[in-house]
Amino acid sequence: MKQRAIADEDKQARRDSLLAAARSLYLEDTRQLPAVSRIAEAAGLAKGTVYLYFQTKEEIFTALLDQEFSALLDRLTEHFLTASGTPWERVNLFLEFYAKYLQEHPEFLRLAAMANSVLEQNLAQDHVYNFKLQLAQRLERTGNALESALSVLETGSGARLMVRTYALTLGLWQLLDYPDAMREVMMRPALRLLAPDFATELTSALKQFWRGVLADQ
Amino acid sequence: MKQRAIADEDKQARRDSLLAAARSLYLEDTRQLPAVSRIAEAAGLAKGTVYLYFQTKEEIFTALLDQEFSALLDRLTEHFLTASGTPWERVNLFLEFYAKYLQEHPEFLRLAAMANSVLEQNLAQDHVYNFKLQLAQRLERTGNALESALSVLETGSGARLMVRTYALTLGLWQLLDYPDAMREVMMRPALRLLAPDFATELTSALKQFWRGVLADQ
Amino acid sequence: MKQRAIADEDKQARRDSLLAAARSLYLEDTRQLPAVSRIAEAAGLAKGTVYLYFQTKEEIFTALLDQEFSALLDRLTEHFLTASGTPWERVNLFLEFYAKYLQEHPEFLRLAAMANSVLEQNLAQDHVYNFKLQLAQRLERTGNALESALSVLETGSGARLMVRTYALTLGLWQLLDYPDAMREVMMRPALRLLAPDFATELTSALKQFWRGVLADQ
Amino acid sequence: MKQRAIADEDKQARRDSLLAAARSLYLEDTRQLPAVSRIAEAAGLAKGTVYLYFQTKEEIFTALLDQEFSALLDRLTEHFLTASGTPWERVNLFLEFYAKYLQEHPEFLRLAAMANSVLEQNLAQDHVYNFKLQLAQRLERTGNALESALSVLETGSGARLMVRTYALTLGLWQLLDYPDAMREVMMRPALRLLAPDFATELTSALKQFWRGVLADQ
DNA sequence: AATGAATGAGCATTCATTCAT
DNA sequence: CATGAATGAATGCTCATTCAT
Repeated sequence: MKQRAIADEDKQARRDSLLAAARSLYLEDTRQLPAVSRIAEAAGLAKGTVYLYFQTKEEIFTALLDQEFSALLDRLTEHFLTASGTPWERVNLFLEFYAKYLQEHPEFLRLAAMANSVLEQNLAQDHVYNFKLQLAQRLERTGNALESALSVLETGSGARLMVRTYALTLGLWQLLDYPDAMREVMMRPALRLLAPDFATELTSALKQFWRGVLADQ
Repeated sequence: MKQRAIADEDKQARRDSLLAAARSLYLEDTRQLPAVSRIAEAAGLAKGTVYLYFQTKEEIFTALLDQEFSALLDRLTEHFLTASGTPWERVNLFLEFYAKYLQEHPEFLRLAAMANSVLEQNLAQDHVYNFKLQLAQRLERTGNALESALSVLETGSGARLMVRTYALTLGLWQLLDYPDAMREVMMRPALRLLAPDFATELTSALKQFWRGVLADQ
Repeated sequence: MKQRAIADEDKQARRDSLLAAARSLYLEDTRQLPAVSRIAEAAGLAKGTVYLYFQTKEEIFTALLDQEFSALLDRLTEHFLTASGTPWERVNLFLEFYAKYLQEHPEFLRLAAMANSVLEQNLAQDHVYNFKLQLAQRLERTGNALESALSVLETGSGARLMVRTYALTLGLWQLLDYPDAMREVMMRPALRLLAPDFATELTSALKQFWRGVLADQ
Repeated sequence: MKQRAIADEDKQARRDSLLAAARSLYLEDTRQLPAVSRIAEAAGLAKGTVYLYFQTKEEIFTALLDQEFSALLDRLTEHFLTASGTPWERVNLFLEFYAKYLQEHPEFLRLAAMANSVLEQNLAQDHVYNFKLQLAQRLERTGNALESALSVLETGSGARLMVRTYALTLGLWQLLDYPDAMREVMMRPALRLLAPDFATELTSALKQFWRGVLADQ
């Protein structure tokens, strides 16, 4: 890396390396946001430098969330553009694609699960607004693609279905996830209900939901 | 209140007054758990006394969550015992009852939403196990009642449906809830997708889900 | 010292030892207030303990100033009670006593000189009010004693004369004082005007002022 | 302003614009020196550029003080050159002129009051020496003019009288000044002693002092 | 049982100054 | 000359928990 990031692309690279460091440290221990000093250190920069790229520590993590949501929703939008078959077949393809994405990006939900706590903390209203605006716009776009893909949905309902699909995903994750250190305890038979295989459970739940959605139309 | 709680019932009263204080303070500002000193003060006790009744601050809040889940699930179980009509009618009655409960207990979801952050923090494995065990058992019980009530469900699937129903509820809440201070910002049309009326949205989503569930059988 | 200060007198002792530590560290280097951690350490206490006795760091130093002003003004009040001779003789005795006090308490002005910067910083209005109220009341008391001692002053003018006397003292100190490290530089003849012997200069200036005061009556 | 200040006069212009920015920002809030970045920004320059014109931040403010003292003392010197009447009449004219100057330049004392804290901080000995030297020389010059004007003063006592006059002024200012936010509190009757009208109090005090001075001769 | 005094780890943020460009 | 990216020292305060009384 250059000593000083002067060109815009170099600045973006610096910013990205901070985000990468933050992500990696957070995933090491999701119980709390890593200290800014550790993020800086991991990125090979000084603590003060972090504040040249982000206003507050929390902004780092909303930027991270933004990346995550963007990546997922863009992929889903692309996916919808190439869908074919009967509506139910297309839904199945979508859910498979979605589940596969989550499986291949196991960090997605671990990061997404922090959204609520972060968004309530130390962030200017405007910043939260912008974050939510981005998310809403991406959901609308993906929702539109979904409507086109399925053709049987009411106009305007696509985005709402995306919200509900994601809500079910997030809720299940929060209920079923547990720290690594609890693995042994969670294996006890009495907790079977709260520790099934997440991917299986998610797919099954989403299929039920979407069956209901299609039945609705 | 007595000076010293010697009898078991006096102890329980002390414990309850601490829980009530903690609940009330937390609901004043859900951005973070209130300080132990404030809880003690609100309960009219000394700081050290709190630790005679709870091992850590987090235990206070898991106890609170326990109360909440217990109250909700017991009510649902009761409800199922008196259900009648076709399965779909019974589901509708259940969802109405459920939505009404949440509306009449607006603190439920605000408290429930902290479960994840609290359960990951500063609690002995055993304690978490016991908390989850309680929850699982209550869900099983309610799930069984649900199975009886609907009669069309596969044996053993009731509890899982309760989990999914609650997951969808929790996920929607997390996505759609926002601090009071953000109210104005959330009203802007561009955020309409992320700020619908929660009760309406929840009911609609759950109906879709349950339509799918019944179609599955 | 006891391990825990439970009795009021033990608490007062703790408080005093913190004040003593703060005073001593400040006098070591008057360029800035010492860090709270250093004060605690010097007093043999933990950092957090400081905050059991003072709300903010600045409060420590207003308490110190309070002690200083109290000591000086009480001594002056006492002094006035025993004055005798013609008014001008009594003024001379007073000024000698005052100058001697300042000479014997070389830390007084070094501490007093920080008043302004401290009072503007991080203190609740109420706290500043109370500090100023104390000071005003002590000045009134001393002013009254002064009026009695001189007998030629207009009623009510004593306190104002104390204020002006102290103002001249403080102003001279600020103009003429310099850090130890500057001693050599300050000896250069070109700076003679700004580096006379402080006590001599002060006495001379105050005599002029008081000659004018008596001439006024 | 030119892009680059190459000619000396352009450099001086840059320097002056920095001083103007610093003055204006400091007067906005006298509780602390403004940040260098803000000064640079207000002057329309980059942060680093500041350090081409001043070695340290404190130098900016000593330069400002230099300007202030220079302006005041030059005006006083001029004034003395045109004095007429009896000595006491001339003193009265001088004090009126002085008080009027301070009233018309309300920023003077707010700036002057920072001298002590700034001069103790982060400045090379040489720099402090030069600053004090300037001040001493100006005081001597003004003192000489004063001696000529009054004709009854001992040779060499003029500058000392200027020092004492300024000391009384500064001391009173420090005792009686308070931040705007304290205005309401300072109006309470119990603080009347510490919050009289400054100009009135100053004039009265200086008249007493100068009456003593003339009586001395 | 109850108290509350004592502890001390933990951390975001600011900002004067430097120096590569 | 001018810029502005990078640095990193410096610190007040909170608060869960302990334990002497």
